[in-house]
Amino acid sequence: MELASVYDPKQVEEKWYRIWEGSGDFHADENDSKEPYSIVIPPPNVTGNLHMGHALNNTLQDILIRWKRMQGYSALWMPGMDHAGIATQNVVERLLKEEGKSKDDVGREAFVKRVWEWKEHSGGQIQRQLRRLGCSLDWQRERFTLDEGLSKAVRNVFVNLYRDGLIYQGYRIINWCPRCRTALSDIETEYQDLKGALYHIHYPFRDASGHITVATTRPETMLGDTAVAVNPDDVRYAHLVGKTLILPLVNREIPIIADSFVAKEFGTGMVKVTPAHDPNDFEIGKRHNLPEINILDEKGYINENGGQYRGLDRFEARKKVVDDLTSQGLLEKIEEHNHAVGHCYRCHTIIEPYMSKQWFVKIKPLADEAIRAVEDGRIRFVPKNWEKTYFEWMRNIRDWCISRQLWWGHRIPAFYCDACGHITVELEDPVKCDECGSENIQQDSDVLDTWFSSALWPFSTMGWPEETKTLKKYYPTSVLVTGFDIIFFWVARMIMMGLKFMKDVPFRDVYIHALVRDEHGQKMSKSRGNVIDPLVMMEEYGTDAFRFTLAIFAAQGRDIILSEKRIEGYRAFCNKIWNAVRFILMNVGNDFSPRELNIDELEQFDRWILHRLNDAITSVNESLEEYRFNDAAQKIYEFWWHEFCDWYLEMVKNRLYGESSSASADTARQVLIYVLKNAVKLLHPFMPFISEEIWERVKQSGEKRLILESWPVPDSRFAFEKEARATDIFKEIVYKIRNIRGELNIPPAKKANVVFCPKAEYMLDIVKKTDSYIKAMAKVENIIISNDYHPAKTDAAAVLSDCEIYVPLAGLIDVDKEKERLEKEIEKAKADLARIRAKLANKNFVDKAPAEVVEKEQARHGELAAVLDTLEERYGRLKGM
RNA sequence: GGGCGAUUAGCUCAGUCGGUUAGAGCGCCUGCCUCACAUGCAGGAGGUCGAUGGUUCGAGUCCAUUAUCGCCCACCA
Repeated sequence: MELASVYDPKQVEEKWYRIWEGSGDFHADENDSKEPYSIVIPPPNVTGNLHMGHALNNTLQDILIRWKRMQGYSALWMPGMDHAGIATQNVVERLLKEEGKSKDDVGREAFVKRVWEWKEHSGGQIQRQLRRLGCSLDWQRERFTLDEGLSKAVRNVFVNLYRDGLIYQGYRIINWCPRCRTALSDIETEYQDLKGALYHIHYPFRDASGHITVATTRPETMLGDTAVAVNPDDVRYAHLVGKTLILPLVNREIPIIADSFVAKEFGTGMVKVTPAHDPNDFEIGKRHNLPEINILDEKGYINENGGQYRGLDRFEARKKVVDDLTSQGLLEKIEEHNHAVGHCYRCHTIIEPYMSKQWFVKIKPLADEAIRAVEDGRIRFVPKNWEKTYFEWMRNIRDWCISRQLWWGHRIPAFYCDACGHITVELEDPVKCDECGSENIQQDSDVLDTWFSSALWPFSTMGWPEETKTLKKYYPTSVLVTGFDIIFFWVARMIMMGLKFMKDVPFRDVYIHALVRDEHGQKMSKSRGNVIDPLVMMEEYGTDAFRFTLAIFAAQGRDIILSEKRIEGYRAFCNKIWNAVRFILMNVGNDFSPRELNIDELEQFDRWILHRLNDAITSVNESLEEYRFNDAAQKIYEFWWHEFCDWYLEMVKNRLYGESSSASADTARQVLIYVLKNAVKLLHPFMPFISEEIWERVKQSGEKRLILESWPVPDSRFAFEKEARATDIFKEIVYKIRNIRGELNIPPAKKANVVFCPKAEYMLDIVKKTDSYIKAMAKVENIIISNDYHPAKTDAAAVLSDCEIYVPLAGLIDVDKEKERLEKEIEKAKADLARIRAKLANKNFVDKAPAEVVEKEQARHGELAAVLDTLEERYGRLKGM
């Protein structure tokens, strides 16, 4: 039973996690009869390391799961990882590079094998880190987006969408990363404002009658120009439409056309049109039947269509084009120009709009249903304002480019026939063409966007397309907990896919929490020097303190700047709890046996703390129901420290240190243990380790591990309003006396005498009943209760409604200090009184405010006036001294 | 160009349905190693809630305007 006086997390955390996991405490059983509660983890990348964002995200989920598990739900938290196509491929490519090889050197098959090897050995560190964080994930069910079952789900979804005409192949402009050499979807392109230039270039007329001027930010693309466009309403240029220009450097004849896309105000009002390298120009080209000339290869070098520039990198080409134009006198000017430039979200290379054949999901029909699901409340966003963001995107959504020119991922299950060109898409790999029967068929070499498989996560992890018991019991999941940064990438797509394939939403609630920017975070952390590594924090302060800090921070807006000081503060909280337990165990003794509490045996302070415990339970439940993690954590902190420790443990010392075999002491021990056990339960979802360790020491035989124990329920027998109010007055009395002691610098060793002049029966009652506690807690020697007392000038005084308190301090009192103290109190009382008077003098207030509010103010006025009178009387006596 | 958010104590942040005296942690000041805890105890200082106007008996809270900062989205070359 001996406990160290300082709590050491290292000794308990690893131990308990091992026990929980080893005992199957995290496992949810689809065969049980309990109500389901389920969450799927946002699968971290297999390349990932636990950063602050993960820590927050998973702490919150663990709090919910542990809470619901204790409430008796069949609580499933599904673990797993994402294969993270581009990110992972990049990691292994980098490794190869260190060996002086490229992926093309080793070939596709060997490369993919290599990635799997990497995954087995170096990947998935985050699983260990999630264990370190205490996450009660059902590891037996762990999934990986590329494992067999999930691949089957992906195949099934692809085939069905294809058959429904919702997946198609198209030749169009997409976002191309020349470094990753793959297409990206629109949302995988991150725009950054860059300082660029607007180049004004002369394009001469064929008939040598002069030139026009176009403005462009990417001069090298002129190699692919096939027209120049003006706005049809632009009177300046109307007469030029239809004329022919000679494209400089290339000497191609191109027409001047009119298209309403062109903005008259911008640049010169004339736009060079490059259909193969700009999405807008592509559209213009379609409208005017312009040729599409692709001038780049997949690495971003100029191709054979670029004539003399062939083989140059796109940026070298830009330089050379500009130089050549300059030397030919065709460059009018270069203006500074800031514009948003797309970058690859994985390698941050500048994206090139690029023509290519890709696979797309026709998204509108899926999006419409997904919009409805949120509109009609089948899915609820918390906080609600995120719904607006969701709608905004969904209503303007464009088809989703799902093919990637990568090797790591789900291979697209489309087979091309060499003979007839037909595409065969089947659930199983076909051996011959559907159309002509030819056996010369080749599978598409591309893989699917990583987010395609994560879109299926809520049901693919549960065994879909099989009709499993797991699906039946746990789908739809109860809540999705995530950051707002992946609402488009992931949340929206899960909703669409869930509705399409499960005919039901994937989750009821979407809780969007604050965002902690990660290691790349130039945006926030690094530049401000605020990078905090969660693993270092757990090592330094313990996981429980760290988790508690995250929970209490969870209310704030978008960015979290975690202060280490704060974590340190909650480590102190752990220690406080630990020592409270030490105190209780020391005093309860080894032969203690708990029993039912009997209402009649409960004394005032017992009733008070039990009443407060009821409040705490109710409040924590209400807060968690609404995902107000910070309020719940705050309440727990308050209750433990400022109610249980600060007051109840102190109150109870009189009884424990007195006649230890008395009935009163026995009751105190029973209440201590009762409250402790419930308070530890409340703590568990937030601080799983220390709470389990404490529980181990207070639980009875027959009681389970805390993680599996029952969640506290408020006990209606403990609704002790009257005792709670009386205790508040008691606390105020103690506080007033301590205030006198503190302000007048009366040393703790110096015990004082106190005289009470209670002006009402209830007050007399309280003072009488609690006098021994007042003595102990305010360090008072003797208490005199008398209404005939005539205070001496050298008495310090405190006044509360219906009671005056005097502390005779002959010889000790510092008159100036006491005057100062009284002045302060008088000033405050006066200010309050003035405010209330003004209110009550306002006829409108008295007439219109609810009677209840008015009465309150009137009562308060009466009390304050009496208090002020007494204070001023005291002050007047002192004045002469 | 649209949309969203923030602005409250020295610092980092809470503040629900508008209702007595606006809270916490850290930091600061004073006094305490009191037999659970100095990672502690007791007491204290510190805020005209970004600005202006409005609604209301009453505004940190609701509305409008505005300033500063931040984020997301967007095809003006």
